[in-house]
Amino acid sequence: MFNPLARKLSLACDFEDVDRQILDDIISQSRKVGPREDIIREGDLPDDVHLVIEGFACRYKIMPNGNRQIVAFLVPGDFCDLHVAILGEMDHNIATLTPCRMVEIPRETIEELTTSNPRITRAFWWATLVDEAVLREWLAGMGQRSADRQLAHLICELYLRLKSVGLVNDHSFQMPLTQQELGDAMGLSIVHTNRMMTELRTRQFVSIQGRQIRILDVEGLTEFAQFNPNYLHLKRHRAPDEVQAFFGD
Amino acid sequence: MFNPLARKLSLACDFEDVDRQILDDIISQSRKVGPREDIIREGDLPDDVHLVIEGFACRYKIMPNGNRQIVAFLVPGDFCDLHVAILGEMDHNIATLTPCRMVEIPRETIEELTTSNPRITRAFWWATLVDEAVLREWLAGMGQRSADRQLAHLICELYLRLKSVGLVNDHSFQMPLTQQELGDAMGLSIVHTNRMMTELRTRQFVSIQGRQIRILDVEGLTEFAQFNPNYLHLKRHRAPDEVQAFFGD
DNA sequence: CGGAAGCTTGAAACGTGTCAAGCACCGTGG
DNA sequence: CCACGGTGCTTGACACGTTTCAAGCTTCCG
Repeated sequence: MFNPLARKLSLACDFEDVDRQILDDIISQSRKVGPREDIIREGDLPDDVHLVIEGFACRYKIMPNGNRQIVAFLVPGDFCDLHVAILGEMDHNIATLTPCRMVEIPRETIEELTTSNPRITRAFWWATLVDEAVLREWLAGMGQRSADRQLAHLICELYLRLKSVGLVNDHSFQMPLTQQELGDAMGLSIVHTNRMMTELRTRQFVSIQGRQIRILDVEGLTEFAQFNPNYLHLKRHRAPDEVQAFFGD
Repeated sequence: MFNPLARKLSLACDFEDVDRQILDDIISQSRKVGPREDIIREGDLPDDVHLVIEGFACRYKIMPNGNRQIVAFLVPGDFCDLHVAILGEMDHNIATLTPCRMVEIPRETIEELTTSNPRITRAFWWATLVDEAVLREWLAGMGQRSADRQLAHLICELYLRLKSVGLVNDHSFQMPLTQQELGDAMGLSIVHTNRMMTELRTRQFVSIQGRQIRILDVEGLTEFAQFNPNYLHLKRHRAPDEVQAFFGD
């Protein structure tokens, strides 16, 4: 069984067989959700915790002028709202972008787990803290990187995150995001996003066929994007010269 | 004793006397740190957890071109690195901006606490999740708000966060940040930051004497900034029409 | 009193947004 | 089978917000 959750969390923790069984049980019952459907809205107090198994979703905020800012992409293995119970209300929305398969985990299941299994508890918190680290990196990028580098950086990030759950083959992966959605994530207009995408293709960093993107020049793209994967915390205690090792297939 | 930590966390949890005693013990031993000193650097694995008791600090990243992006302001009651143990290395830096008083809590103390006291554990995680919510709001603002609104929004946020630890008097508080530092937080040049600040004063939203800022028109500033305090999670289950109640002194 | 740090202002350059139009692709229905 | 409409992509021209460069000013403190 394809279990992106277990695969992702294995990066943070050394699980035992019991743990893997628990993680397999969690994802055993999933439901299909169509594209562009809201899963959770601002102000909600969801009863279940949602987990993406297949497809792309996002966190977003709607501004008073109607603009949308995407503040996170959610890919297979990512939780949507693991710890909202602690905060109370949702302060943002979550929606699918593509058709998705999602798991709904009753809050009680999570609570039982976190009182009984310290390894899984730690892994869940690790995932939450990585989400926060990604936000910091996006913030830094939005403040300091030019539009072309920002787009390159986003592609590098998706590449590694999808690779860590086994969804990359030969430097190529599904990136089913419209340019509108990419722009909403970077705070750029769709027109400018298009020009930046064209630039990355012209420079031969990437090629695109349909919704599939292939990274033609990993080293070039990484350098251009000023991409340092340390913030993804995919391995513990990384040395700078190990960076390249990540990108091998 | 002035305990900004206990004051802030009280917003999230109903503490008992034992808990308050623990929180008082934690901050009993603090040390002075000068302005503009690095506390923790990217790549570090800190042994202690740091907590701000007095003064302003920040999280920041340095970009390859030498630019700095501030990704969070840390004010009294804020933890610097509560959960880095779970992630491994620091992926950003932390530095004081003004002279500060800080507490260094041995990691073991935190670990003991989180295995023995569920209320304080919950409160600590609440603080971490609020940090994440603030990041999302900053990201949305940087992507979608004009420079003047962004600055107004930041002032509203600092106003409420400082108010929640008792550091606001009569709509007036210490904001000892240079325009360079404000600009680094918003991704704006110092020149433009200056112009936006001038604009807010011209519009009679705020007045500034030295490092003290006074909000002259709370309602006007809030509306101009498109500020909705829900993301700070200062109270549980807020209704939209309670927003204004926050701003009364 | 002098120097450093921070604040303020002007003018020009540049990156990104906006508006507008046309193209390519794809699934649907006649 | 083709016409059609919708959605997403592409390109051009111009407007606008923000940056950069440069200079002068104010405040504070040794």
